[in-house]
Amino acid sequence: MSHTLGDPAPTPGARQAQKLRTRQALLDAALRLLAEQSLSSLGLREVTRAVGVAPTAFYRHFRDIADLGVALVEEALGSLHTTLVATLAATGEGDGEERIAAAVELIVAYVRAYPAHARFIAREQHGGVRRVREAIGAQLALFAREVAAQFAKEPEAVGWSEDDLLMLARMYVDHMVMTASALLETDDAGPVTDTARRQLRLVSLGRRHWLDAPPPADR
Amino acid sequence: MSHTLGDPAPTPGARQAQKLRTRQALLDAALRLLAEQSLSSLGLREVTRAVGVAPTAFYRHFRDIADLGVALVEEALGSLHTTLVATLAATGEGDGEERIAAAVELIVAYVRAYPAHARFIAREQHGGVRRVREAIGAQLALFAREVAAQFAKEPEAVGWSEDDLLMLARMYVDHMVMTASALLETDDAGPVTDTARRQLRLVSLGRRHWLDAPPPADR
DNA sequence: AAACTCGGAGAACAGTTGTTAACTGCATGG
DNA sequence: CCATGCAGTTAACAACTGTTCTCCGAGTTT
Repeated sequence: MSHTLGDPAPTPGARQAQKLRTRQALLDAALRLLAEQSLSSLGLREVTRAVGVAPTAFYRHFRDIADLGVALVEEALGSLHTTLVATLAATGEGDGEERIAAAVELIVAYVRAYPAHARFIAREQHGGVRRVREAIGAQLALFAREVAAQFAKEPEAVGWSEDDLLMLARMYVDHMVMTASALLETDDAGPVTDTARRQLRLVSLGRRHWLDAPPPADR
Repeated sequence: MSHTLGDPAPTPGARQAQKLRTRQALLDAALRLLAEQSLSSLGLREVTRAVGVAPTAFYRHFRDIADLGVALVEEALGSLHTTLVATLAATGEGDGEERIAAAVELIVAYVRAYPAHARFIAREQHGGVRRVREAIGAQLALFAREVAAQFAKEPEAVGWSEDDLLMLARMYVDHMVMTASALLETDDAGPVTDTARRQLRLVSLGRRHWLDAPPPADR
């Protein structure tokens, strides 16, 4: 306790560390409170009370509740982002059943590991706080672009327009969020994952036959 | 006016008519206020103030805000339900491009006609008020069952299990809600409807080739 | 060792909230 | 035609909200 060596943050010190700790405590408390309400009804005092700090301390970390919400979006989708990219690369080139299983397992594992984060994203994606909605929308759009970029590298993508690839990717991303929400509402994950897999199979099947018939006259 | 027989509302009542008028005013005001917040942050006094009625008058119509929310679900999805059934029957047996166009047009028209209702459903589907979430979930499940029942009547459905038909129907219903939400966030409906059509085309394509290959080992 | 930063506390503010109780007046049913 | 029912009002309640201003004390810098 008394030695001065081996601080993870060299110069900045113990001061900033404590600030980050309370900031994280605020985020955690907010996330916990959001299990049973929406962000737009979450009170600043409610959060600080749960942490055990004075209401005014909130302003040292966030301008308002919407600001805290945006931070939560980054926390929730940041971790998912890395694992998503990893899974994408790991199952790369793989097209069929194994990739579907991996995709569904990714989202099942995420919901099981971070249910509060998953609930927050599903809830606030269409929620009442504009800035948070936009932050989530931007992140999911980024996800879709990355999935589309991965698809573009695969042999199945020859003949596909960039726009169609993005459309396909958005389908996967949106389905991911839907599945997460469905998982949160049930206590038996079995049927939900089963349905999710079959739906992905359906889309994958449509993907394989996308170029069979010409586009419908216009375009 | 004077006979005592079988009226669903026995008393014709100018009295009850006025009650329904204020009840509707409460629903309308709530829906308007929900454009920029979630139901869980909507205040009882806020609603009554917007209508121009005393706060306590609220209790004559609803037990609490959640109760009003459930009523809004019925109002929003009741009207959609009838037009959905009508469209389903009208485009019955039709499978391809024309049905896709009709489905997308249905949801575009609905969002344009009742944007506040559409926003409410999209927002509260995963929102912070349990009872409302459940009401929406039940309604959408009903929609899915009806779509599945229609599919079952069509020649393309031979060889499909009931479960797979429901899975397909849920895909369409969920996509409907997603499209509605996307339409609400943009001011140029063009690209959104275009993407929605292509996504439906993809699913429809997958549907046509569903029975090409056998299910993946299990089942 | 003194000067300075700055995360947090404390108190006070004007408003707001949901809910209760008792009341009023009018349409209704006997 | 009178008595009842009941939609809506008024008043009051304790509790809560976001935000401001002032202050403290410990970490940091010089």
